[in-house]
Amino acid sequence: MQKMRLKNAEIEKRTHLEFFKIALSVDCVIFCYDKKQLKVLVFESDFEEYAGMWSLIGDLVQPEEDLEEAPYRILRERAGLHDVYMEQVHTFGHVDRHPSGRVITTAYYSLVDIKTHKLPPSETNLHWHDVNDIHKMAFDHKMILDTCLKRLREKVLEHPIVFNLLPEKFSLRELQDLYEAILGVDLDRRNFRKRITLKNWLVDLNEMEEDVPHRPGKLYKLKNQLKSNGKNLRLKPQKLAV
Amino acid sequence: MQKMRLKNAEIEKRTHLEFFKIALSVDCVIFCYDKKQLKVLVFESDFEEYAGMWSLIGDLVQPEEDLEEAPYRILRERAGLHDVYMEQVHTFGHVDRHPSGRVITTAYYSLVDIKTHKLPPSETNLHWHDVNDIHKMAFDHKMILDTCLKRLREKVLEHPIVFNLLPEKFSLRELQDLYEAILGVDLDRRNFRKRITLKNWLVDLNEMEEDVPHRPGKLYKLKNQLKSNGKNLRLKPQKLAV
DNA sequence: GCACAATATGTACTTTGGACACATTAATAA
DNA sequence: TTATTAATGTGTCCAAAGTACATATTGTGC
Repeated sequence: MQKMRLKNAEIEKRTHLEFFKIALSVDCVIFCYDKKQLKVLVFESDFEEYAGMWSLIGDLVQPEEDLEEAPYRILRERAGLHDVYMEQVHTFGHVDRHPSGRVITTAYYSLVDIKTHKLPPSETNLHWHDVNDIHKMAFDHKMILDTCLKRLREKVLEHPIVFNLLPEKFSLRELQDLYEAILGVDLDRRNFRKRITLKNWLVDLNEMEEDVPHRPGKLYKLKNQLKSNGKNLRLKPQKLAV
Repeated sequence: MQKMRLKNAEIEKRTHLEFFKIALSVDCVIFCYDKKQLKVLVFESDFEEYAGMWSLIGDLVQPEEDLEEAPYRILRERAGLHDVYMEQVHTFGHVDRHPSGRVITTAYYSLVDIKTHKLPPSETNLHWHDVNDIHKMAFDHKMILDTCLKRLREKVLEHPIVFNLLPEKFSLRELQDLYEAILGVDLDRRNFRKRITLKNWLVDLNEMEEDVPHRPGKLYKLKNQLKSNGKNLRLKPQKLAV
């Protein structure tokens, strides 16, 4: 037992022998909200074993690149996305998860507004896909997607992050539709409005919706001090549940 | 932009060139509860740059070892710990976080009962240290500890995991002391008992404390079906907070 | 047996969440 | 112009959970 243990001091001696042989990648679960559906950005894998299957966007972490920088670079390079909400979720490291060798991957999810963050026209293979209608994926990407979706559902209950999926101005109806799409449940309109009011997240813009085929609703925006980009924002001292 | 991107299909060609040069380690934040303090298992680093500073227990992930297996192996080998609660928290990957090269690390925390999980006498350099009295640590281990502690504090509010830090049988007073130690707050005894009763986590053993220098309290244990070892256990359909 | 210290329990108030009904507004069609 | 329609906007009642707070009880130890 003792001989198996690698002391820190021994790492240098064994550099580039058995241990420095792992590749680290980042996979990005990029959510958007469109047509009352929560969608995720995927493309058809060009990897031999998984040709034609949906794949998340990812890349290897560069040798001189901080881990947490990589997902931002990938979003820039692959999807032309800047200034997005981003959160690390989990690292997946089964020995055989990648056919090419030992590639472990750290999963991040991000939230983008499809209206202000248009995909570059050159990237024609990118595709927004309904999260409820995606079953088989390349590699272990389905598990990665499910893990990120689960984390997202937990997070939106207590933190004002869904606004990253909406335009600056939105109606309460749009906000409720979004919550329903993320959580996969129907919410009572009156209670939803009461709770949102109680959370004190929104500013009434005193403007109305336009070009809607029904009575226009009032427009709101997120309070400025609640705007976040992935840093954990604590709204109020957390209740003691125990 | 396009030329910088590494397609999945290209990974093989570049194997062992620029990318498969990273080492992956696991660092374990092992919590226990003793003398009304939340403690973490550390040892004095034998690493040159950090000699004498407190270090978390960790090791490199073996070439043929699943990532999630590594923390269990490390607990077995380094601390003689078996069957412990374990949860992955975060992966730290700053380029210069390790002096020996590109070593990224995935942090796990675990919860052990110090009474049933005794440290092996051979490991004399291991040390249980009060989490509130540990400031400088080797590498980025202080940040890792803080991140795990934050996660623990969030988790115990909704999930019955603190029982992994207690013996099989415990009094409500011990349980409250434990919550106070983890959360760093004082709790009202009457309200605490009410909420714990409401959660319906406990079984009244109809036994009393013994050998206490005051009136003995009743003993309880966790309901069998709530015993967990790191798998996420959902107690009931989560309330919709929005 | 008496003081002490910790256990055990209950009540009133407040806050939050959930079920539910009705009036109002603007677009649209008759 | 008017009636219809479909969505917005608001309020009430009740249940559940959280918080503040007081008193009786039991065993220890002097």
